[in-house]
Amino acid sequence: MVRGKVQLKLIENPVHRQVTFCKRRAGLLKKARELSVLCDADVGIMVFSAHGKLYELATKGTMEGLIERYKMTSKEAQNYVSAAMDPPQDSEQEISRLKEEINVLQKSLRHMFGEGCSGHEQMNLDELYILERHFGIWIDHIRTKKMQIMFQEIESLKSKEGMLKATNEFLQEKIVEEQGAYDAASVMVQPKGHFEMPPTAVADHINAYPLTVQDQLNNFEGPETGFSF
Amino acid sequence: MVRGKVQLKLIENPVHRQVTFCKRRAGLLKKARELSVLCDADVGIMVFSAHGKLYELATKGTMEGLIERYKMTSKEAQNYVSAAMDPPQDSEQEISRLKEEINVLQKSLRHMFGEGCSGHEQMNLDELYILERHFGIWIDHIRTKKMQIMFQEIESLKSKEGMLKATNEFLQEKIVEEQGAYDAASVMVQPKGHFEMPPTAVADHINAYPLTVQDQLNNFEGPETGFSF
DNA sequence: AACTATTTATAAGA
DNA sequence: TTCTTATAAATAGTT
Repeated sequence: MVRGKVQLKLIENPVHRQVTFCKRRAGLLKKARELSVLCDADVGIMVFSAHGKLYELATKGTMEGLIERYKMTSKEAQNYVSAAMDPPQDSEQEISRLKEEINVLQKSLRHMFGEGCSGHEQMNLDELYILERHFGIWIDHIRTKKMQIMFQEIESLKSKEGMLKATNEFLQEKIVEEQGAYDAASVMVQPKGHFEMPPTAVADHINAYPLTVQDQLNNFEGPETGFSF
Repeated sequence: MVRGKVQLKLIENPVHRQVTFCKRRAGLLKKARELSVLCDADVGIMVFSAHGKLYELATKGTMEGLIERYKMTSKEAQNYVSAAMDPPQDSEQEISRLKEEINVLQKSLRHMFGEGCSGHEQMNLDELYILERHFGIWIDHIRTKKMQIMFQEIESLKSKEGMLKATNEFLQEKIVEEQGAYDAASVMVQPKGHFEMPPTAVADHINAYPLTVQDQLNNFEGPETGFSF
């Protein structure tokens, strides 16, 4: 019997987990069928068990049909590959090249799903070149993302610096006023600017050269960061 | 309040139907997320409302990734790309389709890698560094594998060369003998070495500097890969 | 959107 | 696995 609210985390006991998987999977598919009938909706469900076994449901037509419809409906996914390959050379050659590329990617995807990090025993030299090039592309993506994050960080710091400067000026003026009052009552006036912050090289650099992400990609690499990009 | 068992048929009242659609759709997706967490399963759901609007859920990676996995799992690792597309239709269309396929595969692979570090969309800087290092390791693996293949090729060529040289020497001696017999029967002796192979620069290089895989890793990578690391 | 009477799903035990 | 059953969760109709 149910003894309390179900904890939303992985069920540790493998037997319990397997039983629950069967029951809840059946429940999920039942709910999907009900939704489909009651509300005239079309539902496709794919469930991959932890060990990779596939369970599926398509309330209308086939799963392939729903997948096609999905791709039609959610037409995002623009070709960044095509951007890198502008010159449309020989079509036949291009097609066979792309097919080879797909083969390699499918193969490596299969390997990774199956075996993790050491599944390239059967690949030949050409395939390895293609794979290496793709990894390079991914690394570029990662680096771009890192630069975006750092750029945001820099913007944030600049903003904070501005606020701190403003606060500082305000305090400085206040102190000067007080000193003025004191000095008027006694002898001397302190020189203005005594409490002004020394300009930071970094801040000035940022203000002088507002950088794009790409600029930073090119310029910010250096030993002072401890990282290379 | 629920007044009796729900009839498993289309809800006639459009307002009721719409409300029920929203509620049950939310319930379905919740159940799917729970199944995913509790039982370590990966679930993808597509729901098309009666008017064609799409609602989706992918508990791991992207829907595209799950679709790819679905295709691989259900189609027994067959290459549906080359098999299903024998009639070469419109080239432009074909190329664009293949590029889209590559995009999807790349996306899947990227997500797979991401899961190694953290399964979420927004990765932080530390995770990105780890991911980048991961890719670097992979590229090293790939290069090592390439080097191994090339090294084997070289070894094979060296072996063949040795055999050819031996054969050559044998033939040469035989000819010299025959010539000697002929010359003895007639007038002159041909100078020795006439049939000796000219030494190949490549072979001598190989013999003079037997390369380790690591040596080759350092020496054989070049601009032909299009990437620097 | 919030409420609540019921139905439905399901966790644990048998 | 399947059945049972106590209990949690979902939800249909209402406000």
